[in-house]
Amino acid sequence: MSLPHAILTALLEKPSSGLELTRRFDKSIGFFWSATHQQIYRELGRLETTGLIRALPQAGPVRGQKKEYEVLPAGRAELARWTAAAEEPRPIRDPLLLRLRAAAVVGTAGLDAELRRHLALHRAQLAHYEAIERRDFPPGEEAGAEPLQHAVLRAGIGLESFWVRWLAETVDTLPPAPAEEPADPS
Amino acid sequence: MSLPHAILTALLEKPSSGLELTRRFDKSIGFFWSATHQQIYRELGRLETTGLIRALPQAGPVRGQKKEYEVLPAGRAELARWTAAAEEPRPIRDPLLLRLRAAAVVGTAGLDAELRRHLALHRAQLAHYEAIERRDFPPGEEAGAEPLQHAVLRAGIGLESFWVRWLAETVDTLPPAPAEEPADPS
DNA sequence: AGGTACATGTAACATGTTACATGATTCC
DNA sequence: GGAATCATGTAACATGTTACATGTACCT
Repeated sequence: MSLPHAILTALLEKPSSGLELTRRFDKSIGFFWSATHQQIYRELGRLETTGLIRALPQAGPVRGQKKEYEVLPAGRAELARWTAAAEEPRPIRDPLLLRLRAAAVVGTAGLDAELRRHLALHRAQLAHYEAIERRDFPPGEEAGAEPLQHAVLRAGIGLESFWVRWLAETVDTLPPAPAEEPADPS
Repeated sequence: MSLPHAILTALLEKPSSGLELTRRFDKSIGFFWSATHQQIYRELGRLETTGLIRALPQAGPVRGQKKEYEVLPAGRAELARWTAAAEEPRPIRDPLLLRLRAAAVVGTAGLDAELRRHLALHRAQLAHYEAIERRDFPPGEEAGAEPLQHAVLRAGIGLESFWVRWLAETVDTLPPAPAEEPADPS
C-alpha cells in the first residue's frame, strides 16, 4: 500500500492534476516509486471516494479538462499514520541477480554484454543523482534546508554506487569465454 | 516475467515438488526473489501446460500426494534465452524512502524508532549473508567453485552493507525532537 | 480417533502493465 | 480543418497477496 501514500505526499507538496502527477512520477518521486498514468488516475479515484482527497471545483465540461486535487485533513492524518507505522523492509527483488544464478546452470553466453550495459546505465543514473545533489545541496551550507530530502537522495547515490562497484567487479570476475552450454541431451 | 525463470533455475538445480520449491524460496533463491506457495503452484501449472516442465510419473492418488517436476529441453532453452536477453534494470522501489519524503511534509514523529528497527534488521541480514560466505566461500581457495553464486552473495552483502551504513548515518542526521506537525488547519 | 505435519490446491482481491479510446486546446 | 499536445479515462491482462479448503501420512 505505497502508491496512495506516494500520491498523498506529492499532492501535499503541491496540489496537482493527474497528468501533472504523472510527470512528477517520472522524476523526483518516481526515482524511488514509479507509477504509470493509469495507476495514478485509478488511485486518485479511490482516494477521492474514500474522502482522503478532493477535486477542486471546476466550471464547464469535465471530460478532457484538467482536474486538480488537494489533500483533505483525513488524508494528511492517514499519511502521518503510515509514516510512523511499522513495516517490514522490502526483501531484495532483482531479476539480474536471478539471471546470474540461472547462468550458473545454463551457461554465461551473452551475460557479459548485459552486465556491461547495466553498468553503463547505473553510471549514468549515479551521475544524474550527483548532479542533483550539487545543485540542491551544495557543500558548505549544510544542516540547513531539507535534511530528509537530502537523506533520500543520498540513498539513491549510495545504491547506484553499490551497483556500479559490484557490476565492475563482477564483469572482471566473469570467466572470459566460458562454457557455452553445460547441457548435453541424448 | 521472472518467477517462471526462477522456478526453472531451481528445478534445474534439483527436480522438486511444489512444497520443496516453496522451502527453497524461503532461503537461497528467495533472498533475491521471494514467492509464496500459491504463486509457485500456479506457475508450475502454467509451465507444465506450456511444455517447459513435466511432472514425473507417479502411481496412485494425486490429491495430497507429492508431485515432482523436472525441466524439459524447451524449458532449458527458454531459460538460456532469458539469461542473455536485454532487460532494463529495476528502478529503486522502496517504501521507506517514500516515508522519509512523506515525513518531510507531515512531520517526523515515530520515524526515528522505525529507522532504528530497520537498522537492526539489516544488520542481522548482513550477518546472515556473511556467515554463508564464510561457510561456502572460505578465503584462500578462491577462483574455484562457483564464481557466479559468489557474485550473487556479494551483491546481497553489498546491499545490506549499504542499508546499514545509510540508516546509521540517517538516524544520526535526523532532527532529535522535531516539529510534531507542520499542519495547521482553520 | 485425534492431532500434527506434509502436500496440493481454489477463490478473491490488490497491484502493476499494456493497449486503446475520447475529448479539449493550440498552432499552422 | 488537420496535426500535435494536453488531459482523462476504459479494458484486459499479468503478477502478487491473503484466506481458506482438502486430502495423505504418521504418531500417540
